[in-house]
Amino acid sequence: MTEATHKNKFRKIVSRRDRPAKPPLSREGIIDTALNLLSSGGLPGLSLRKIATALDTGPASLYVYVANLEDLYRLMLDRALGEVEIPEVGKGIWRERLSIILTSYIKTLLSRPGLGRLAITTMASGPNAMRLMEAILDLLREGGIDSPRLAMTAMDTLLLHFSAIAAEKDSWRDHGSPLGALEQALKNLPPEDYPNIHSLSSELRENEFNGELTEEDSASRLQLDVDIMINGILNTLR
Amino acid sequence: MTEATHKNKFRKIVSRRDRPAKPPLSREGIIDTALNLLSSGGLPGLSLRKIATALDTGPASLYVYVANLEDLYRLMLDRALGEVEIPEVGKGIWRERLSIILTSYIKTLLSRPGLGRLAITTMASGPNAMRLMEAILDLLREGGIDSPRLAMTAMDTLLLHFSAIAAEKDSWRDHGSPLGALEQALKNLPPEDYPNIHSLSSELRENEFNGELTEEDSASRLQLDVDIMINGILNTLR
DNA sequence: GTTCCTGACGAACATTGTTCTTGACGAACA
DNA sequence: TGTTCGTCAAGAACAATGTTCGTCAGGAAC
Repeated sequence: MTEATHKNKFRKIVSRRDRPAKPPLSREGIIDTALNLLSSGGLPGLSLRKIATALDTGPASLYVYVANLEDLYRLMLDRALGEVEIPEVGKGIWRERLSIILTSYIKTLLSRPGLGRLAITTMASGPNAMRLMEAILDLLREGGIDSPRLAMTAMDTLLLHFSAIAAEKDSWRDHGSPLGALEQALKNLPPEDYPNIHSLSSELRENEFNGELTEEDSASRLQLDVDIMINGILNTLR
Repeated sequence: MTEATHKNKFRKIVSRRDRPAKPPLSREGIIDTALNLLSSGGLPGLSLRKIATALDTGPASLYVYVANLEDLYRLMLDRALGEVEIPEVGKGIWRERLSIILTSYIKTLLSRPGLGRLAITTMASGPNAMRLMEAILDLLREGGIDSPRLAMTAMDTLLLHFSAIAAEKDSWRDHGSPLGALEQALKNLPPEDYPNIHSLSSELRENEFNGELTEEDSASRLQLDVDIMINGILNTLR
């Protein structure tokens, strides 16, 4: 028995004693711990090696269950999309049902840092993403968008837009609020060449806008975005 | 004179003979070559070290003019935004002017691969970005969005949305068309659980949709997106 | 009881961004 | 003219990344 063998057996026993609940390895387990790491550290805190370390193994072991880092991204996103609330068909007004889906969609993307950026860069093609698309297409048809081609356009626009909002807020989490950078930029620039931005900036400073937005502000802004998109689609495509 | 000194002098002379037109080093030059690399290789083909190699120097030398890779990203984005066409004030209908700006904005982002993703992840705060925001705010005010707060919301929504479209097309450039992945996903999934997607997919296959979109298809789709957004904003915020 | 295949993993490789330190060159000054 | 000094270029190094290769144990199948 070589020394390496000995070391290996010893390691295995120790690790299993440390974490007896952990399954040896599985695709689901990898996705789970990856999402956990995403919750705690965001997208910059996520890497194949950290996932492997959290699973008490090496990076190469993951490639049995996952083709790629991007493949893993897709799986993570689709897994997360399973949390999106989809009202049952025919219950209530179609527009409110669509609003519920979209609100739940963006809230899901915002539930973990980095998910928004994931939704923008990788496109989900798993079963949960399909169910989401299917539901939206159905509601749009019910809302009067008869042409399937236009319905697809509308659905694409909707999902893209709210993914983008989530991705933008993700950026804010990493690089700080945009207002701060905007103020900074305004200070270093000729102030009177940009009257609209300037007045807007000072008007924002006069109000209670010192720093963060309140919860209800954020909610009403979200509802505003939902209304903008649905109204735009209805008034243009129908 | 040591050998190292000799080697250095020799190297410098050779490099200057090879590329006599290149300035020694400058922030503008760095941005230029970075944008050139972006044009040829996209965002994955861009790295500090490749930029340095293209400038015939080492990676450390760039840090004199650029604080960060992200700083460089911001500079690149703002430089690119200088190409956005902004019609002069008071000329023609405001809505058409806004449409021109938005169309030019997305065309600029699409002119080089990777710019779309840049526009989503980093927020531009340079002079060109400010000029763009200023123009949009002005047009929205002219269009009847009186409250500066709502105007900011609308501007943010507009820029975000078209950045997202560009970012999505960037993704397509890297990972192939979305329809292909969608077809693939449909094949591996229960076909009758998703009637809308299925009928849409087959309807798309029946038409001339075998692969790429034509130029005019893409243009009309873009115009559709512009109309959706402006209509949505007008019908919701005004 | 032997064979073979799958899954785990150590090691290594090619890149990446960033920092440290040294060194040269030119301007300013004595 | 000779010295000093500050700025910029650049080599080397570091930590961390994704991915691949070869090996090897362990169990299933014959």
